[in-house]
Amino acid sequence: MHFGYALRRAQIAAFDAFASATAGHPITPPRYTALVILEANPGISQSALGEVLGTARSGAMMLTNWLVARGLAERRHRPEDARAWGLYLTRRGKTLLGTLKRRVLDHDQRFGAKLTPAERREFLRLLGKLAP
Amino acid sequence: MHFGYALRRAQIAAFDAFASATAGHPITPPRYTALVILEANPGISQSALGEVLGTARSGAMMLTNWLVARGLAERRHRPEDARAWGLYLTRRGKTLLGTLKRRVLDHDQRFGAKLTPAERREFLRLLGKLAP
DNA sequence: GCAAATTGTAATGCTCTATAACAATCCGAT
DNA sequence: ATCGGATTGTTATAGAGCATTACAATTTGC
Repeated sequence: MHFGYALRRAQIAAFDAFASATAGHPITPPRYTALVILEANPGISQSALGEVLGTARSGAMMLTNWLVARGLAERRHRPEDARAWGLYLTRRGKTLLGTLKRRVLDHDQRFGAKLTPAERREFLRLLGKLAP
Repeated sequence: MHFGYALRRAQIAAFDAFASATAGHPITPPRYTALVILEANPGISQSALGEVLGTARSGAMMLTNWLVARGLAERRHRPEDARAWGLYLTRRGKTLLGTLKRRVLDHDQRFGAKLTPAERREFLRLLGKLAP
């Protein structure tokens, strides 16, 4: 049995859990991750966001456009650097993220409930060794 | 820590191993999987191939077109059903798959070498519980 | 003060995939 | 035996996602 294959199967199952958690909202994993990053790093620039997400600047811009168009995030001028925007979650974005986080965490725990608590700890430890 | 997140990170690392193994060949995971399926199921139809791959019929056809254009697979008429083709690996396809399987398996084992043999067994067992 | 680097933006193209429509063929109920 | 429905392959089309490139505005370093 290949690790790559087994991992892919497990990730597909985990993605299904994510899709169930975000049903009704057009939220994809990158968009969800962007919301989490904006919450944890208020005022982050688009370039920095793209770097964290592992995508190009243009991709970060399209992602930001999407969030801004739906009123989930906003761009604010930064006094110390007129080139870069500072990105912030709006109240609506914070509210949506709060809801989604609860639902995603809930589905994630349900997904992990196929393992015993000891197995969960061990599994996460082994994942940490594989992808440091 | 979310399972989905940790799994995604590990799968990215495993994908890197796959990319190293197939460097120099324009082989993607779906194409590799298609070759494996064709080897194990000679004469399979395009629809069945698409179903196993979890993609639509049109996707299976473009995938098959790609394999046929490179001489890795061929379509043969089936006497019992004039609608469907039977798909087969060519000699060249079998040779390439043999080479790739060795290299992919080698890189997969190197990827798994970050764990001890006991950890490997345990990890695959837990993956099996998560994605039955 | 000026060259180089950084940031955001826009335009373009590529890849992958899904969807819908169509013809040919097979299947099953009558 | 026949006719309606299902299946298969095919084509065309569209859309999402992403990278690449080029450009203007701005900052930074020498």
